[in-house]
Amino acid sequence: MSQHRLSPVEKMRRLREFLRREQRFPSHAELAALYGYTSKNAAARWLRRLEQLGYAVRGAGGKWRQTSRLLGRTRLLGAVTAGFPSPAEEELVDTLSLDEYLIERPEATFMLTVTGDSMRDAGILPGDLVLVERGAQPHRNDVVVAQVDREWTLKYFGRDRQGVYLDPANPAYQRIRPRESLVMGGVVRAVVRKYR
Amino acid sequence: MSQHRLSPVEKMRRLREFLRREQRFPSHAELAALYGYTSKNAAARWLRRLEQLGYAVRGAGGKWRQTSRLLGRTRLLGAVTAGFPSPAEEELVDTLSLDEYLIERPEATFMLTVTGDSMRDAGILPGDLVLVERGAQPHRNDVVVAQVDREWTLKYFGRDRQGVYLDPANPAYQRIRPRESLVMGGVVRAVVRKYR
DNA sequence: CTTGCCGGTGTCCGTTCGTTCACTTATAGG
DNA sequence: CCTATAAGTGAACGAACGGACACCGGCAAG
Repeated sequence: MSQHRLSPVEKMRRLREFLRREQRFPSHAELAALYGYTSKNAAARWLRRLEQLGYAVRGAGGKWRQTSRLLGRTRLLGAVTAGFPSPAEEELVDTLSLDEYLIERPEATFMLTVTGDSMRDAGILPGDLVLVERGAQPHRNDVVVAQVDREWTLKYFGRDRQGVYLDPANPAYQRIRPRESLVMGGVVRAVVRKYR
Repeated sequence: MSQHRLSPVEKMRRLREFLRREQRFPSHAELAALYGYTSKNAAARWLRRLEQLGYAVRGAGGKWRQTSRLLGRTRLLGAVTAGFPSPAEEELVDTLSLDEYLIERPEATFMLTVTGDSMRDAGILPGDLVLVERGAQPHRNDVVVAQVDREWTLKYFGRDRQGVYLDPANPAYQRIRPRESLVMGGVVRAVVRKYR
């Protein structure tokens, strides 16, 4: 029987395509079909290679699972000044999942839509989304979501001898020193803005 | 035999936990174990319910796949002013995958790190990440990545009788009118900033 | 009280799964 | 050219899988 060889790059491309389409790992048989193999064994060997290379791991029950290097939706590049990669390079670049990158504690993280421009100079504009982690201890200059006088706002967090204060990032607003108790909603871990 | 009932909320919680941990859909047997059932059939019935409710769909080969309502890593909330939900509400709120939300064409999307402050007033700061879609047609006031005089920059895109121009979002910089050809890297679809 | 339905149990069956083994073919190095 | 190694073939195996079936308990409506 004649054999069939695919370049590693092409194999990765087809696997990524499958993962994006089906959002699950292919079975041995499916992977074989994907690569044009007639034997499941060849697919199984390729999986073991992927494991060695850190592109796949085994979860509970010994089932395969992709790593974010493989599944991530975007290719990670350097600075703008570096320019763009050639098509040949592209396939080899690692990918990244924004979810995994931005969210460390999914069970405690919420998304809020920003209203108001009090954090304008910090690059947080009305309509932006902020990822807020609840229950985290805020540090100086963290952006926090806090309730002051029954209203929720975004501010820089600070603390000095007189106690806690909240700073806006916009000269049109002033520092706030909460008189009574300060209700802390959480710490802003990331800002996301989508155009269009 | 005594029967076993779990609230729908608890079922969803356990399923989400499994998905986060294993990044795949449980088999009927695994789902039964997760819910304390002794029969696979009860699990299969629950899956059909999930399908009706739009939390799961079937992919190629009839295999189950989660929707982003189920898998997404963050809970989606309203404006900051709306406050925070009570723990009871939280379990019922839809979740969102940032990857799916931000990236429409994964195969054409790249991530770049921003250097320079020429887009400061647009809330794009040094160190931010921008998601760039290659090959898209830019419209007026889109933020684009372009090569001017051998250097890559982020600018607002514009066009008038004299041709194409690029505007910064910072009074310290000036409008650029490319003399020769303009190399367009892509259109910025989203901005992401991670703290810490 | 009776009836119907929903949601669980228990069992079964044909298919697919992952894994292993012996064998064969392609490729690169000496 | 010969040889070692990597990679694909083909067949076999038990285990797990999805799906189907009959059955039954709890509960609410009539």
